[in-house]
Amino acid sequence: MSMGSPGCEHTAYSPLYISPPHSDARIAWLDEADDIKPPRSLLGLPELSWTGVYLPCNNILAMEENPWVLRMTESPAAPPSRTLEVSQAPGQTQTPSYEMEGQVEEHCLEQVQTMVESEVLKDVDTACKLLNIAPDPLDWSCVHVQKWLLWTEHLYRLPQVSTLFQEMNGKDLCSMTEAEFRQRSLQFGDMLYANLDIWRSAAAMKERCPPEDRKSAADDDSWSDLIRNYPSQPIHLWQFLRELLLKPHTYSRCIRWLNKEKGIFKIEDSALVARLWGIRKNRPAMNYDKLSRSIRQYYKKGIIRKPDVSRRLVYQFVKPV
DNA sequence: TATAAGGAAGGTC
DNA sequence: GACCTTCCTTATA
Repeated sequence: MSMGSPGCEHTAYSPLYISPPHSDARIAWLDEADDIKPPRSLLGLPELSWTGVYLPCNNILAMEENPWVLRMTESPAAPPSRTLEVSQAPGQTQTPSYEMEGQVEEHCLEQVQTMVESEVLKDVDTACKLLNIAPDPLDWSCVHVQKWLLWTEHLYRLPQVSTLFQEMNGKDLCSMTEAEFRQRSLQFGDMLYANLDIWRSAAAMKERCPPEDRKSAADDDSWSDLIRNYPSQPIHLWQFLRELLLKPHTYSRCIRWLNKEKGIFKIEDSALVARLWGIRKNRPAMNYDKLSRSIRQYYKKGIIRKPDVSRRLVYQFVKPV
């Protein structure tokens, strides 16, 4: 892939990779479809041989929404044989020639790359919004570095690694080599280095591509527009909750819609939602008791209320999406 | 024990 | 003043 910074290859720990073809793509998909999760390599587990492109931003496989990727992977694992061309009679149309197949494959790979890059940018954008940090790690303060580390811990279910990088700003972090990351954390140094590399690559991509050229699905969302149009405003709790709800592939384990049309949602993991809110607001002591108090403040303001049939951890936006 | 509801005081912007 | 954050008491499942 061309998106890595010079000299920084995406290792097996990178959340971005294309796995080797599975003997049966459909079976491979079914193997994983019921339990969507970060790459096993990121969790220190052996690779499974499912076919597809993992998009860490949404915890999805590319083929889920892009059937053409599935078509591409359904071709035999072995490269096309040249014997077909040789055995054809002179003057006969070669359909398709090895060269043409190669071009098609190359085109498909380009499409995959473009799609993955787009998803990575969306992922970074979301994280930046939620954490209130700059996309470029070089611009991060010590506090931003800690936020990013806490975020990465949460995203990949790591043990506490943020304490290993205290008093470091973004420049310090970026100046570290992969070996230095491993020195700080033997088990997860590679992963953190690879993830940081992705952020740096994303920042480089952002510089190359003006934001107006990068339209995403979230651009159609009025709530995202609301937040994007007022970047200097501190994010409100209801906006934060909405952002989590709008990323169900990533956050459905901690918060999800029960009835999106009516704006009814359930907090599945109160401690985790509170922790995420605490990271976002830089309030390490945040807990669900305090977060729920803030939610209750919305009752009077008519932003959030309890549904008609009150249930524990279930709330309702007064104005649905 | 965890959650729900709301009062009160204080901090930050 | 708006919007939380923190602490508290009381009630409920």
